[in-house]
Amino acid sequence: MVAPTRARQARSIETRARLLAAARAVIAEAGIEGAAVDAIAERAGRTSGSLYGQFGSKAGLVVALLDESLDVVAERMLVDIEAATDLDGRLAALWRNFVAPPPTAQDWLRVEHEVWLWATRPGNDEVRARLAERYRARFAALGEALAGWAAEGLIDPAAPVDRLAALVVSTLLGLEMADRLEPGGMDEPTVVAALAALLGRR
Amino acid sequence: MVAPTRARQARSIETRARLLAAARAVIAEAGIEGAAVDAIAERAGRTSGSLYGQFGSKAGLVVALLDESLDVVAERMLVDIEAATDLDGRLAALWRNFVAPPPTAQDWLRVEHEVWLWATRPGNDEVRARLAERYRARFAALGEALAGWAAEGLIDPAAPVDRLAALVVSTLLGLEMADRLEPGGMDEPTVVAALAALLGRR
DNA sequence: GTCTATAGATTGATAGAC
DNA sequence: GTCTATCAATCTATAGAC
Repeated sequence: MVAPTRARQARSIETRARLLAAARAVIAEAGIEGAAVDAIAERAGRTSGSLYGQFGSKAGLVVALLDESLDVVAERMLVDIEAATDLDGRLAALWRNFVAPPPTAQDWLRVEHEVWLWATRPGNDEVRARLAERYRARFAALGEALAGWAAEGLIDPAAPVDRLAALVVSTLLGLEMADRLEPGGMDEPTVVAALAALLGRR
Repeated sequence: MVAPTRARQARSIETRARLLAAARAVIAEAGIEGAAVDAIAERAGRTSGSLYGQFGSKAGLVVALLDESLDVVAERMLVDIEAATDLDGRLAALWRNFVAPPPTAQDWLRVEHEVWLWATRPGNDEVRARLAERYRARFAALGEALAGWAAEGLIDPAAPVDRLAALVVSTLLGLEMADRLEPGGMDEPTVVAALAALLGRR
C-alpha cells in the first residue's frame, strides 16, 4: 500500500512545521531555557512524544529552528534590499521589516537573538561552530549585495564587504534590543542614518 | 552589645557581595533561566537560604545584579573614554575593555546582554521599565561625554547626542555577540572604524 | 542572617501501545 | 510517527532551628 504511507508522510511533515512554528512563538516569549517542551508541543496541537520523534531532543529542535530561521531572515533581508530603489529606502525597509511590526509578531529576529546568545554559551561549542559557519555564508551573500551598492556608487565602504555585512547584522540586532527595551525609542531616521554612516554613504 | 551586631552586618554585606559575584559568573555561563539558585549559592560559599534572605527571590537577585552591572559598565566606559587622547584611542579602549579579554572573564557585558534579553520578555514589564529608566540615565551621561567630543571638534554627530549614545551602546552589544560567535572575527580596526563612522568622524 | 531539610511543582526524556 | 503514561532529576521557594 502506498496511499497510507503518503498520508503518514504528509502528516509528519505538517507536524514538523507546526512544532517549529510553535517553538518559535514560545521561545520568543519565554526564551530557550524557559520554553518547556510540553508547552511547545501543546501549542502545536501535538504531544511531547512527537517532538522527540521528530527532533530527538530539545536541543535538536532548537538547532532545526536555527537553520530555518537563519534562511528566512537572510532571504527577507535580500528581498528588502533589492526591492527599494535608493539607499535610504533600502535601509529603512531592512529596519522596518524586522523590528517595527509587533502586531503580526515578527518573532524571527528575536528568536535569532535568543539562539545566538544560547549558542555562544560555554558547552554549546558544536552549535556555535554550526551557527558561525552558517553566518559566514549569510554574510558572504549579503556582502555581495553590498558590493553591488558600491558598484552603483551608492556607498563607499571602509571595510571589506563581507565584514561590513557582519557589522550591519550585528548592529541591527543591537538596535532591535534598544527598540524593544523602549518601544519607539529608536526612530527610523536615526537608524537609517546610522546604517548609512556605517556603510560609508557617498 | 554592639560589636556582634557589627560583625553580623559585615558578614551580611560580604554575603551580598559574594552572591552577586557568583550570580554574575553562573549567569554568564548558563544564562538566567539556566542559573540555578543552588548553583549560585554554592559558588558563593553560602546556601540558597541566604540568597532568599538577601534578595527575596531569584528575580530580586537578578534585578540587583542588573543595577550593579549597569553602574560598573557605565563607569568603565566613561573612564576609558576620558583616558585616551585621540578619537581612535578612545574607541579602541571602549571595545578592548569589554570584549577582548576572556581569560580574566569580563563577564559584565555578557551579563548585561542576558539581562537585557530577559527584561524585554513579555511579563517582565516592571523590570523592563526599570532597565529602560536606568539606561536613559546612562545614555544621558555618555551623551554628555560625546557632546564634549563634538565641542573638541573630534566628531560631527548627525543625531542628538543622547540618542547617539544609545546607538553606540547597542552597536557594542551587537558587536560583542559577533565576536563571541567567532572569536577574533571582529578585529579592532574594523570596530573602531565603524564606531567612528557612527559618530561622524571629522 | 544563615543554615538544614523539605515541600511542591516542573522539567527533559523514555517505554510501550497503536 | 504519534500518543499515553510515567520516571527521575531538577527547580524555586518555604519552615523552623540557631
